[in-house]
Amino acid sequence: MPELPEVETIKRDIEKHLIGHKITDVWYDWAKGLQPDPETFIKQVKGKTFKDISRWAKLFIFYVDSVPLVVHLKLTGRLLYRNQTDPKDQFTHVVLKLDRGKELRFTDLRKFGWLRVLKDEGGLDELLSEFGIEPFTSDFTLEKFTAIIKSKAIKIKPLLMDQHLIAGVGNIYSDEALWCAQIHPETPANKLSSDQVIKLYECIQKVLKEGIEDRGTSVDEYLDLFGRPGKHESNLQVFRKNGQACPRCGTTIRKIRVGSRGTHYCPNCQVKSANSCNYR
DNA sequence: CAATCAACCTGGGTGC
DNA sequence: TGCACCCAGGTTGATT
Repeated sequence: MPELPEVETIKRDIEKHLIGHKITDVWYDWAKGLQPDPETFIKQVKGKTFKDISRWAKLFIFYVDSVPLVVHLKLTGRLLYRNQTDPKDQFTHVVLKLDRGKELRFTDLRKFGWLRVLKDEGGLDELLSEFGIEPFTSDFTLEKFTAIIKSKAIKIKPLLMDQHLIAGVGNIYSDEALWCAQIHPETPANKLSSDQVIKLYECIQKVLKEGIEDRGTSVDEYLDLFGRPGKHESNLQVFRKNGQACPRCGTTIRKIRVGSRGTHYCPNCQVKSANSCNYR
């Protein structure tokens, strides 16, 4: 499942390899994936050139000439940079044929992802205004983070995953950040101590940074632009480690459901009130 | 405002 | 072997 580190990894590969390519043709077999509709999409991108790429939360923002093109991979989407002669990839639903014999394939087992052309800059501003503070920007200050946490009575894990509040954190990295900060995932956000908020603020950036350094986490479907898995799975501390020993204290990691999401935590290190487990 | 749940999808796993 | 069922989780939207 691509979250911020996975999207960032692909974005950096795109910067190096895809920019400058011209889109010569578009193939698709799944109309709902091309927005607002396939006809508009093709008309807007065909014959144009990839000029720029950025990332916001889990979104890719391309510019094909001056047209903003936004891509969301959701749970099982991939962007693959291939030679036109390469063997077919399973679950390919959109192909942007490029010059110099290359193509960009969008594959998606579950067809949740999408590619969308926007009318103009205004459309992009409107889309991005929906998102909360973005880690690794100057917007992500301890003050703003604290204000968000203190204003909500919801459980801390769903808060971290709410894109309208914090942008880019999903199921994997929220579990990892809460383990790092030794906070129980069901703690009401506004009940966290100031020390816990600071710790969590640091841990979010730490786990995302480590994820990027490892080129992402390949549990399930994630692969990079060249179809290679990330290396961060071996550095996960709790995610999908239920039944195994907590790397910090040895207690068996437990899996529960929080807000209908599978959630992994250490019942000894991560307690709802002040905890007794010494860090490292 | 917070919590829950269905919907969007389909492969993989389990149990009978 | 076949079949019914459940699970995975990003996001939206409806309902309690």
